[in-house]
Amino acid sequence: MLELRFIRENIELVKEKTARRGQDTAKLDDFIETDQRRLSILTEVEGLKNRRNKVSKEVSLLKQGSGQDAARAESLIVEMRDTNQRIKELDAELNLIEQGLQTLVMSIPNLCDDSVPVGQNDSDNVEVWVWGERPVFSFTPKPHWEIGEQLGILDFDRATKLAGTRFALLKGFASRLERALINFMLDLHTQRHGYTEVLPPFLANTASLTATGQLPKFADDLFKISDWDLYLIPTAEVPVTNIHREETLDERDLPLCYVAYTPCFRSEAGSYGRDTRGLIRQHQFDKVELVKFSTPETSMEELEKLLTDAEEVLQLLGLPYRVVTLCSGDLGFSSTKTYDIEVWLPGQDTYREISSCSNFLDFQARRGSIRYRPEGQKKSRLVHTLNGSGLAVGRTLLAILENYQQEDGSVALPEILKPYFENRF
RNA sequence: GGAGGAGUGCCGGAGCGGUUGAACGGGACGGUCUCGAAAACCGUUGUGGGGGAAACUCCACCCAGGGUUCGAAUCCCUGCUCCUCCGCCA
Repeated sequence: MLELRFIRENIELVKEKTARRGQDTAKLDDFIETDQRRLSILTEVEGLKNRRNKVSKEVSLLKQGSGQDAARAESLIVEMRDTNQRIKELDAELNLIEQGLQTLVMSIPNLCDDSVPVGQNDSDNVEVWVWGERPVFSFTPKPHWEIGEQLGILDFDRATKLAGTRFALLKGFASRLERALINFMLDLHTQRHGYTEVLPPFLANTASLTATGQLPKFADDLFKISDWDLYLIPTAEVPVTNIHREETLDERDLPLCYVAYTPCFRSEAGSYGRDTRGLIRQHQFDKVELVKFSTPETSMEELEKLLTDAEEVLQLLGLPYRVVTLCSGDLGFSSTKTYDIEVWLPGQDTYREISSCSNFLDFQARRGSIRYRPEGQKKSRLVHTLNGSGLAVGRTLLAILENYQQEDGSVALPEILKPYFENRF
């Protein structure tokens, strides 16, 4: 969410940046008018309330007197009945306008950073760098679903029986590998990158999802629990960022860095027919997520570090990847700048997203009222929030299947994971 | 699920319906004192919104949302959260 006053004073900039994302700016056109209307009513109603407060005090004093005073009090009380009627009307109108304004403001995306390339969609994303050597095979590499089904470790048919399409049943080595990857990632980020591990609830309420930006606009992407104010989390970003909602942090504690493993649940509405095979796009997947709270001055630096921390997972696993900067049209709603890490998948002869690292500036912090008190100052400021996958576990697993596949149909294990199999693999 | 109790500022804890944004205590911060520190003393200590160049000023907020009233932290409804007891349960 952007600050109301900021929008008022920078309406052209907001329009231009929203347009850069390829979003319709028509709704912004009547912002100024609505906002002015709001301010004029506000001024009037506050004046009346001021009068009411003063009269109340006067009545209070008059009531202690008698005779003439009592008569004077009576006439003031009568006057206030009318004033109150007017206040009620104005308040009601103000409420209506503010609701509309609120809905509008909540649906304005964050301003994209000036370093973000302008573009329409993912084909305009800009490659930043490429890491690793693509494996060379003496045979035609297979996609992971073929490898997994042949080894009997990925069972999509039975998963469909259990829950429907876009679910997977992992068995034996695959489930063991999934668990090993989670532990490996958590160990790396806690022991070498200094993150604090948390295990949050896997369901979140409306307030939490609103703070991080999934609601109100993207309700269709979520699984809602019927009869409860609860949704399955689409990412650990939601519960972890909300840890400090409505709190004022101490500058000494910043940046706060958390890492969390959670399953993630997404309805994938509107993606019918895309990535229907394999583990790429599931309703449920595991992810290890990195979340940071930083000062405004350091957030861009922290984004670079976050990216490096995520990249190291792939480097240690020996999986080739590239980093791209998302263009304005592909940028998420709440983000000002996002790097995607895309892992190489030889079975599909393509790069696929495996991590997304974003800086949200104070966009989420304002929605969730997450502040910090600068050292030695009394006024608090909004923090900056960031997050990134470190990494999407299911996609890491399938990347290992494809990159480490052998001619005999088996799959080798990355060296770094051997301790997680008691070196008995 | 049933029966009770409670929700006030950073914390503890007051608060007859009327100068209460909120006593008192503690903490924190600034200052005086000191070679330093402690103690003591003085002061400061919320958020959002409006106006103003600024000083400053106005409005709202005592869990949330409604209501009664000229006036509500104080009264009435509804919801939420927490605590205690019973039941059930990993």
